Amino acid sequence: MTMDARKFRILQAIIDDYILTAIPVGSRTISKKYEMGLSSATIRNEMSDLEELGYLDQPHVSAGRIPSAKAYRLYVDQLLKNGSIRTGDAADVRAYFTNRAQQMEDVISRAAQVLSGLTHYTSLVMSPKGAELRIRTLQLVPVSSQSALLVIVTDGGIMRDSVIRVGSDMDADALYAVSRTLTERLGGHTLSEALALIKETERDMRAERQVLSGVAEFLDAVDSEGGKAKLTLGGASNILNFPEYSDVEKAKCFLSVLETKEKLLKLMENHGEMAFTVRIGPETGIPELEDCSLVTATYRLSDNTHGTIGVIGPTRMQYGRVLSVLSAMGKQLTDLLGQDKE
Amino acid sequence: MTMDARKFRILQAIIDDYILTAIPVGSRTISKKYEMGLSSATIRNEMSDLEELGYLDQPHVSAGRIPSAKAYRLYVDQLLKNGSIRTGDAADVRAYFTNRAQQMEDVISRAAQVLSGLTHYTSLVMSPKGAELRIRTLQLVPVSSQSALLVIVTDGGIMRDSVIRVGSDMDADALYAVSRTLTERLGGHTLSEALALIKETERDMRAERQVLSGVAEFLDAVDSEGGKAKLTLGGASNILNFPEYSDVEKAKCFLSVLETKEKLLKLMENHGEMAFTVRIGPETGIPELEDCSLVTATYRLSDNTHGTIGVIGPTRMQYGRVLSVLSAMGKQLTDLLGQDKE
DNA sequence: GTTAGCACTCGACCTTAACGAGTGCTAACA
DNA sequence: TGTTAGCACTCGTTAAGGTCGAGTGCTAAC
Repeated sequence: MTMDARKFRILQAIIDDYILTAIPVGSRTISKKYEMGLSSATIRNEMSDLEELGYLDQPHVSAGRIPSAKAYRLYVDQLLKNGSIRTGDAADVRAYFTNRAQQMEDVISRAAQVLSGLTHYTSLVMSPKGAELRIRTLQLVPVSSQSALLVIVTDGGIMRDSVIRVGSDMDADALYAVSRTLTERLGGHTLSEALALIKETERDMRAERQVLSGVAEFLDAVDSEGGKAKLTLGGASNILNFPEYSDVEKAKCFLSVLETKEKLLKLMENHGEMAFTVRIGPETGIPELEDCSLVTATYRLSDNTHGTIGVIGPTRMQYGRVLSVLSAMGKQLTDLLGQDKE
Repeated sequence: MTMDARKFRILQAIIDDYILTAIPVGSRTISKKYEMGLSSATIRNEMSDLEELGYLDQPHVSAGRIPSAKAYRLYVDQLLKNGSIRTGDAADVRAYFTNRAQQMEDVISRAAQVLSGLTHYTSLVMSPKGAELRIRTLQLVPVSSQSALLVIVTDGGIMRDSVIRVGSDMDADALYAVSRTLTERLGGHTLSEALALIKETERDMRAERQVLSGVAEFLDAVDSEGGKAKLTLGGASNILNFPEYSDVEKAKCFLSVLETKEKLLKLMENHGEMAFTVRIGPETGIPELEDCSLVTATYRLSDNTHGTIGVIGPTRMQYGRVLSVLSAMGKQLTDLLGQDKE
């Protein structure tokens, strides 16, 4: 037995219906609602075949069928292959960004809001990995006699900052001089590269040793943290709108995964070369999310700097719509934050 | 009929028990568990009186009593009057801050985590109101030929930043010169005051008009936003651990109030002159939170700059513990972020 | 003023029964 | 050979009835 065109059409109808209603789909529903020109008995036979092929599950014998992860996979692959991603959401997305925020952080949190608002799922927006960012300017701003604020401007205007200790004999002018030198030497390099460069620089500038080691310490911290890509969530409580999470225990489980962001970060960092990555149920690799799907896309700051955006919700997800919104949002963020935004 | 010492003792026992168990408290429970030396019948009579006085509610006739908002109010007032706030939590709080983060933002999000972790409720940490912060240093960092990053270091190391447009003829040195002048003129003033001062400055420095108006624009934005005190949440999903929120609808309601932070911000800004503010049920003024209590405390950056921390949970809250943890956390934050931290 | 006793209330929980959506199978049909 | 009508069967859902027990209010005795 093999998957033919009719089986696929029926499977698609079942998935569409289940995504819409969250109710196991029976043969009669398909026969009547989706005008197949086939009786429920025929559908029943096909459904039985589809179950044997692993595309459908049956919660219990007297209920309809629900799509398996394998079915969603097929469905999504089809969606991606056809390139049938609508573009109508682009306008919606743009509309929400009217009052153009200027700070990276604002743009990111706004993006998370818009994503969750448009999709009704939980959204995830990840800033680019710190270690990959290229330094544009580096400046030390005096804070007190003993300390200075290290400001690093990078691609896309993202800013990393930290208070570091400086020798007490550094006034504003001295700090500025160091800043100029450092910008000259480190500009254009990634934070990781800068860490290596600064060691060399340390030899030339004995007087400013303490400052340099402060900067080095910070770069090291950023580097070892794997870049501390920051993850912003939106609409976490949206999950409660779905009947599959009317059980409080399940909801709690989902939300606690969101709160410890590490696992999610790892998942999102593994975004492949594709425009989209769709992880369905067990494909997430996180047991607590085996009934969830995660769809991610990227936005670009420069050639080799990118961030990731995503949407997480039940496997029964409106993949088409989500892909379309993510696509629009990715473009929008690239526009707003990308290198040539001037 | 009036409230006497014995009634109060019984009421206290009822509240303690209900806070612990969330189960309506019966007369027998009090008589046996709390060694009053009184029979259940006597307790029953007293409880009937307490109900008439408005301190107790009865979900239905054959259930025990639960404390009313009025009862919690009495209970909390007693707690505050006695000054019986334990200090044992100070050590716990400090322990969680071992790896001292240096950025304000990190400290704040860590504080939210610690608060929700120690109390098992949802925590709120509000940064100080922007408009009240005093400028320490102000510096422009070049970002591109057309724009610069405005960095403002304020009390407690908080930093406000924004990208502003500058004339194309400003190189790094020119920006630095402007920065020095601005720091000289605006340093020590609040952001609100600075807005007025910069208008005057604008006359003296015609050449740098564009930069100044950029700075002014930013200050204006901060000012008109009411300072955009930022609210950080911790442990939002903790609420699902409480039986009163095992109903998903209620939980959804609670979480959506948290997500639109405005109402909460307003509430937290209204923190009075007291060390603590406790708002019980309807006292919050937010209908969705009529079964919740909000306890807030402050921390200080300088004499007239403070932020607010708080905990929100069911009215059936462990007020004693929460007050103690908040007290410890307030001190800790004042230590970490306060003016004289060097 | 306190307490034992008792009738009463009412939600929680269990059992049972009816219902119906949906299935698998068989036999008839084109 | 594929399709379909028919039918017995399954099993979760819902409603109804019944028991249980925690808790109350009241009364009368101490």
